[in-house]
Amino acid sequence: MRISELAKKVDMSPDTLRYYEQQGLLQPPNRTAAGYRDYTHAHLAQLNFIRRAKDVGFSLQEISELLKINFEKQQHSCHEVKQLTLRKKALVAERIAELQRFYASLSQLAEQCCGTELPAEHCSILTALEDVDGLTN
Amino acid sequence: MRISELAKKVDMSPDTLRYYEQQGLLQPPNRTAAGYRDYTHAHLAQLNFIRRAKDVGFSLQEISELLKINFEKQQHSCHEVKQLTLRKKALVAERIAELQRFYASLSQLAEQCCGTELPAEHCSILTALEDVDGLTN
DNA sequence: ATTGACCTTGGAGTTAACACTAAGGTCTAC
DNA sequence: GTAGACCTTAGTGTTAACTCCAAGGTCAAT
Repeated sequence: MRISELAKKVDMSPDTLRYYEQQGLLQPPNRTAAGYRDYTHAHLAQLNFIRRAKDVGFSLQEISELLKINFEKQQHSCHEVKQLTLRKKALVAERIAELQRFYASLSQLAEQCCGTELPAEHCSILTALEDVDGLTN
Repeated sequence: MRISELAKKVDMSPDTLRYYEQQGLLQPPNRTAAGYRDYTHAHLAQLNFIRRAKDVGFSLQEISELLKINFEKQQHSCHEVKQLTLRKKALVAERIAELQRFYASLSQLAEQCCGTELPAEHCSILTALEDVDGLTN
């Protein structure tokens, strides 16, 4: 299978596949006589693994670890995999909490603002950002 | 006020202040005879504005727009400021939703995994990432 | 034999928000 | 007058995950 064929199957660009290979996420395929990459079904499976892991929120770094574990399953434990997943979950939770604080502050700002076409001279949003006590934390 | 003094007051690094100036977020201050930046109280106020806007989740880009509006308040309307805020709020909401999808998937994966020290040969997380029907979407 | 679609590599560019470095000038205190 | 803490600029490095480009080789069809 040539690179663009595989790329189409997984809805990625050929550039991305070469990038993954360079990053050690995708096994280097055999080459044809002309030097073209020749992919197999195993590469398709690996890319699907990567795509699903991405869909779940793992970074390429983390996916790399998962792939390594998956490659040598007997050397690693379920515990290890679960820990990786739980750590990621905790990170995601933190980020969500931070964004929710942003969201609450933005809501508060927007609510207080009249939003009319009047000049922004006394706009409550701007004064909130200017004043020391403008925002409730 | 010298740069490190101001930096300390707003808990940023001198590098950051120079960066903000270069990015047009901070008014270039007067210079002393020796070429040192000489900040005023107005700069302190501006940096506090920036810091509060950051705390609310605005990017430097967005803060730059807010500062411009704030600088020429009569040329802009409350509506404009509120729209900026609402657009940001919508972006934050989108990102939160995405992360919540990640969170749900990760929770599901972690729950299904035994997490023991047994070899990961049949780890439910790995199989979920491998198999087509491993994840509930 | 030539067109056009593919493939190769290496390297640069993108975005955000700084951090760090080098090489040098200045200021203050002892 | 000198040590040490400060300041200056310009430029490079960082992280993530690609994306784009140039210059060239290959392949199938006409």
